[in-house]
Amino acid sequence: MTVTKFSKQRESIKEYLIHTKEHPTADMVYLNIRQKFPNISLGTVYRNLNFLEEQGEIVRLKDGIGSDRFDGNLEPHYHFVCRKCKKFCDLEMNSLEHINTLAAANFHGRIEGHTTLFYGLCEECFEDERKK
Amino acid sequence: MTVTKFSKQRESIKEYLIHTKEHPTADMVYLNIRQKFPNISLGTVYRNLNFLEEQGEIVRLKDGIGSDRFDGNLEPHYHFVCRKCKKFCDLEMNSLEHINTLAAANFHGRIEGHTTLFYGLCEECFEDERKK
DNA sequence: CTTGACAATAGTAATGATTACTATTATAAT
DNA sequence: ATTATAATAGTAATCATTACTATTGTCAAG
Repeated sequence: MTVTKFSKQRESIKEYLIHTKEHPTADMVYLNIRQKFPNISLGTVYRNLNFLEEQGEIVRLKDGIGSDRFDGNLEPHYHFVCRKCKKFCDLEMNSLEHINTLAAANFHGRIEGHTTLFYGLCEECFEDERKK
Repeated sequence: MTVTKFSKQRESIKEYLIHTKEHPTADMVYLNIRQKFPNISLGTVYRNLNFLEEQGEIVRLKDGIGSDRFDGNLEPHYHFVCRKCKKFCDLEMNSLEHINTLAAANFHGRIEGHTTLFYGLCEECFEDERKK
């Protein structure tokens, strides 16, 4: 069993993810942390994002388009991506735990969870659409 | 408006996707079609998969791990991926249309749909787990 | 049945996201 | 202070996918 040693880069990444609400990609994390650690390597960012995810300290999200996104908010919640401007944001809604039961009904293994991403038009793009 | 011309490569890809149940990746499609067209290019496979998806003749699926997968089954249905052996398969369950309404409740844009992927242990991996 | 326009292809180069590698630096226990 | 080794910076490599280009295939018109 290997010991985890402290690193200020990792602390900084964790800190950033806990406070931001922008669901950054690895590259966005890199650009942000570079303000404080101009020499940080993109590899270091990726390694730490993977590490923190394994430790359950952050969550990895898929936006279904490009890069993975990361979230320091561990409260289970759902996300939305705009099909037009690609904006990615939280949704205020209750848990959908019950759909696991629906999925398990005719399934012979074990359903442990699900990932769901909602899509459509964000408020701004929806307005733009109406104006036309 | 450009005219779509017939191509036997494209017909073969469509044919394959309609009949298989293995939710193949682009590379799996490539390997399969090569049996019939040994000179087909991987670029041709990708171009046609994108084209057929645009035409709504096939569906693109994300398994959340590696490559995209493709399905010739246009009936809306849900999928499952095993976290251990990575097997990807269909689930027999009803539509979850109602969760769009739940998501839209406190949202100010327009929810048009959702993508959901269930995960857990497939039948085989679940059995293996119990034996230990 | 030719011919000609141009869609589609094969083959290869390029891109973007991510991971792997390696020599150096930082951490923390003794 | 010394030392073992985890973590880093910087760079190379990988993987999935897209872009590019010269050649071939399709098909409508003469």
